[in-house]
Amino acid sequence: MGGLMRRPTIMDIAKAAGVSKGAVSYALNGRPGVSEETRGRILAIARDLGWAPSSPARALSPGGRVGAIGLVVDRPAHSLGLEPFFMQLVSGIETELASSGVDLLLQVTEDMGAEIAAYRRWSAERRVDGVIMVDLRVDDPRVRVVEELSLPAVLLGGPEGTGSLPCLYTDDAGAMREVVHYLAALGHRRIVQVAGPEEFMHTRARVRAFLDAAEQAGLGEARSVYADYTGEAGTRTTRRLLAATDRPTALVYDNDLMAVAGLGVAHEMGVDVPSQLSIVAWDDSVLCRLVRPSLTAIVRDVVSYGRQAALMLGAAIGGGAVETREAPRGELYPRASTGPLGA
Amino acid sequence: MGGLMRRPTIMDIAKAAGVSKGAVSYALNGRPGVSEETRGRILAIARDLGWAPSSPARALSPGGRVGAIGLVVDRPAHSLGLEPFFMQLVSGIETELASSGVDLLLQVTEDMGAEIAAYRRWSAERRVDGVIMVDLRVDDPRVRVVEELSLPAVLLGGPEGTGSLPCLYTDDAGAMREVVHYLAALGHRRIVQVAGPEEFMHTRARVRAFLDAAEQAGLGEARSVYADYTGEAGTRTTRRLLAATDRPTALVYDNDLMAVAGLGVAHEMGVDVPSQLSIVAWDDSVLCRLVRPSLTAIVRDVVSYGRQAALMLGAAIGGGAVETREAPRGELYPRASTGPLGA
DNA sequence: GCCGTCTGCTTAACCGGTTCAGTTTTCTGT
DNA sequence: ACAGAAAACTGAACCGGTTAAGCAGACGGC
Repeated sequence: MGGLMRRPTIMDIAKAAGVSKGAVSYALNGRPGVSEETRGRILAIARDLGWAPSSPARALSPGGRVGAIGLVVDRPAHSLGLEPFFMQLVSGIETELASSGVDLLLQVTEDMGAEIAAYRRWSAERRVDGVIMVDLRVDDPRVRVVEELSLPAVLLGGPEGTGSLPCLYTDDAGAMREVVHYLAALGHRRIVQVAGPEEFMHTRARVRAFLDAAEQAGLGEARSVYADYTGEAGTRTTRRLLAATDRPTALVYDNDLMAVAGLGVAHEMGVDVPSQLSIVAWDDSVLCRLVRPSLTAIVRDVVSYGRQAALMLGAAIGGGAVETREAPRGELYPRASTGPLGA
Repeated sequence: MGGLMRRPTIMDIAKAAGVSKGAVSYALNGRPGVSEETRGRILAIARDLGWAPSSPARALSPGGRVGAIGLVVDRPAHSLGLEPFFMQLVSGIETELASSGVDLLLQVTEDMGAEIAAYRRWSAERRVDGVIMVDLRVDDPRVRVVEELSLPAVLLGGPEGTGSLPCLYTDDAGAMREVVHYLAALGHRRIVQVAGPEEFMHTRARVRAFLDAAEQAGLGEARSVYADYTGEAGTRTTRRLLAATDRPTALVYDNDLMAVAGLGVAHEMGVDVPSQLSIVAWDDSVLCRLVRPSLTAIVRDVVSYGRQAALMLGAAIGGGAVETREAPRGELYPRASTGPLGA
């Protein structure tokens, strides 16, 4: 119990076992070059001493990994807390990382310049082995940057505009078609999508699918308006839409936060949900289940999505060629916020 | 342009400048030992080469820092997304870290055993220089562990039961008294607190303050019931409370998530808010502002709270003696969910 | 003219691992 | 019993920084 223990090194193990540093290294890494008997002895000593490899030392060796990956979330801090998507994603990423002892570096930035600076710094300072990037944009400059840095990366989004990077994408168009058909079947004719920021690829995909599906269903007046995912934008946009003379009878929101805000506005303006207005939220969350009426939503398994992404990034870091994959698309979960008009 | 560049090292700079490694190190770290002229030349070369210090190499040096701190969030993944508190905290921590180039490692765990294992691993593998711990518990085993590991740490909570660790705390009792007086002044006599998990220190403090303040205000029937911060618990508890013959006329929830769930239940049971029931949420969030009626809440500047914690941890890592500090307490923001009975 | 000090730099050790090139030991075959 | 190969292990270099110790030359004092 005497004094504060220096953390044990392989040299301590080597001395205790009466062998050289090299032998200990071979033993601990399960590599040939040491007899099974010696290996057993070394492992036992390492366990007794409570040894764990020093991550910096490992990383320093030629070809060494730092054992960490990075995730930058580029959203205004105040709107962030509300998006369960990210925390679930993080949680999914970590369940995958846990088995391999890899850590996650999280950074929250206010703009894409800062996000790119983070990648540059992480790469230059050798702080991560790779990164997961979300919210793929049109002509996304981040793609160029990580390619130039030759920083292993996996993109969430696509599958277009991803350069040489592997990506994990979902069929947002398919899910959106399901939503539109569902609303058309309920008898809605004037439907509007409150979309995310126009520069996001997934916004584009959803908008295109929304308008196409609406046209095919004969819903001539369908249109999309862009917003920025914040509650304020949801409030403002909804107020404007509902104040129009020919107000829509159904609204499809690109995130849960705006949908909840929209529900609040409808309530405030005396528009009953769902008898006078149907509401659909894109990503589901506890939030959608908690508010009254509960919100019909597109449900995705975000946790597996994150896990899958981490798995792909691990492969990319390992040096393998990783191919783009499609994750299961979201499905529509009808709840209390949608229904036929006047019901 | 030719081929992929190896990342530059101080050796490359030394060669280009015609000096030794050591001189370069002195120059780059602003230490004496080189002439101002040489220093300038070395800095210029470093800039041209796009040099950045290798974090693992730095950490390996005797007395070297790894330049990262850790935060473990120990909450079930599905309930997590909804608590803006954590993302705001992270955001605050990072604004402070950004200036010193320190990174944040985030881990989400499902139980405290895993949380403790994370601290042990981080310390053993030298992955962090220190940690910030949240949700201080009664007889918190984590305190012992980080003390034993001599891992620099800052606690959010307390100020009791923190052992030798510095902590950053808020006067929850004061804020709670404000809530009770406010409700009493509105004429409420039967009030109930839907508290967080009993094992949390801040739950204890709030419950004690709630009951004491209620008694002083002559609200004999006040009581607290424990819940676990999830929406489900909020729903279940509220349903039970409102079904009683002498149902409470005001409810104080320990987080925003349960408060929103409670609001939904009231709506469902035909209990009007605020004319028949007043609702107060502890931590404010976009959520409280979005739902209808908007929720009266205790507002704290969580971002500064995180920044302050990061600052203290930086000092602790630097070796200084850091003393426990009090952060500004939360304040009551009345909104639409509270009012006099029958109004 | 000589000693001492200060400046500006170099040399080399060190941090804790990995790995390659040898060297010694053990095993195998005939 | 002995050569040759394979297995077990050692020693040293290396990764990219930091830092203590050493050393050459300039400068000042007396």
